Amino acid sequence: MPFKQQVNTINRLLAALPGKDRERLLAHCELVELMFADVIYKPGELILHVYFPINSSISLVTRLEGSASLEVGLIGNEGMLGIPLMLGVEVSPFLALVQSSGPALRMNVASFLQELERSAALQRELNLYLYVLISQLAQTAACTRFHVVEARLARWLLMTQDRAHSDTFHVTHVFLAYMLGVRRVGVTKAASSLQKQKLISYHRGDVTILDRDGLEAASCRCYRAEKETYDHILGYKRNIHHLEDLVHS
Amino acid sequence: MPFKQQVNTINRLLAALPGKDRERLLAHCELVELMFADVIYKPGELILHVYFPINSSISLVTRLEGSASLEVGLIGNEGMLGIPLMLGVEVSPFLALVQSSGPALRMNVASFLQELERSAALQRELNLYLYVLISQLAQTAACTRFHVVEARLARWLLMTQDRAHSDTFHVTHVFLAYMLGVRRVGVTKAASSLQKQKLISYHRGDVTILDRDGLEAASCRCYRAEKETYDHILGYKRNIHHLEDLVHS
DNA sequence: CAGGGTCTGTACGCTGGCACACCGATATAA
DNA sequence: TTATATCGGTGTGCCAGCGTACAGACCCTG
Repeated sequence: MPFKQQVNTINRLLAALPGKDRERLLAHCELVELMFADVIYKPGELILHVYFPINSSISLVTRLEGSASLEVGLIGNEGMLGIPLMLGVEVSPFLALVQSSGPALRMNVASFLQELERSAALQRELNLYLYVLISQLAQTAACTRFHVVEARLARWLLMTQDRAHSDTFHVTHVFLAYMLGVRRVGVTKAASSLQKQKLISYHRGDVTILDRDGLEAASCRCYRAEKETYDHILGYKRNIHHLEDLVHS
Repeated sequence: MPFKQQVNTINRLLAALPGKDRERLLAHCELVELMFADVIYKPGELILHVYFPINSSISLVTRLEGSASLEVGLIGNEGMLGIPLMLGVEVSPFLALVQSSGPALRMNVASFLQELERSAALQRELNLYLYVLISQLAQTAACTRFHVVEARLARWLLMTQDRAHSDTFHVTHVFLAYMLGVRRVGVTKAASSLQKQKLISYHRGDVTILDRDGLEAASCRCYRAEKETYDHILGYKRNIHHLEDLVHS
């Protein structure tokens, strides 16, 4: 059976840092509460803070002309919002909005850049995370192209559950339509199908995951694929050491 | 009227480096000729070399179960193939294959990592390029979702022309179908429509761009958007200096 | 110059998602 | 309690792209 509610989860990216680096970083952070649907970055606008989600998650959304929009990435406690800064760019290419309310650590740009310069460990962690994020972008692109709404919805629910660390969360069909880049009606159809199969239940925006395994079966392979990339890259740290050996040989 | 054939174009990423850094890099490079449809990286496999395309271009392709595949990125002389290495990962998340035959500079992994460590300028350039690449991934994801095949094809042709630096190049409908993630028949329809409009002409894989402006009008806004991102980020170097000021203030 | 491979064009039925529209149920606040 | 807004369900007609199949045009090689 799935987890019910794990409180006090820490941000895993920070957790992977050596004690000293982490403490220095935390000293610059403030704890904030992210609220559902808050817009954190707008595309093309200046980034003022980076965020390390704890029990919250943030969507990266691309908007096109008209009302078309599509979620291209999802950031939870495995990562950080504000990647452009580490690439020397101070504007966000995406719309970033809160998808699951909850706590996050926040840090201003100057402090972040300062600490990034000092901490090789943070650089390494962020680099690996960026690799994972890029993989996620590509996977999402292909998934969006080839898989039907029901499977994509199932995947989305699983990914969100992983990041919200809870069996229940709040999200309406309209919001889902926005994320998946389909009509609200399309979400309604897919969602009621999943509900009929007793994989989820929902009522006016309160979604409960009833059967995680069943949901995984209903989802496309993309969910598994992404999880495996994550575990492979961020789980073991072999890559870097190997590469460092290469440099000095 | 568009360019006909600019030979001897250099890789722009390398061109942007200070003389000394560039020379050191070039000393480690060998000139190779990339052939159409050559597979350079397979997903999950070890990266052995990085590539700086000159008059050639390389597609980044995501494959899903079955025969589904989709181009998610395109690298020409504005960039480099082998980004994962700078993130501390030695395997490619994508299939990388040659899309326009032509010359490229190639460098082995160890040399690249060594030079990357030594050259702050290279780091900066690659960081900015990575930002552009990420934007491209996201734009492509949304474009693929919302735009019709004909517009996407037009965009693809424009992007390829930019990178091949020539009005004509070789590409069959089958190959295009693979890149755009649609059936071959879909490409045939879209292509013959573009041909009827006298925007392109083709015969057994030899495509000629007849009317660039018309093609831009037939394409989706994504082409322009991407170009603007590129110019904005890689054209002016304001971003970094600004950020560096911030760090030391 | 015959034969086999490659490239392109066309046809047909199918379906997932679209646009638009409307309605009932539920929550919240006056 | 009633007004109002939000949320979810249904229905109809439409279309882009799908799967599949076949055929003509072109090219190279034996």
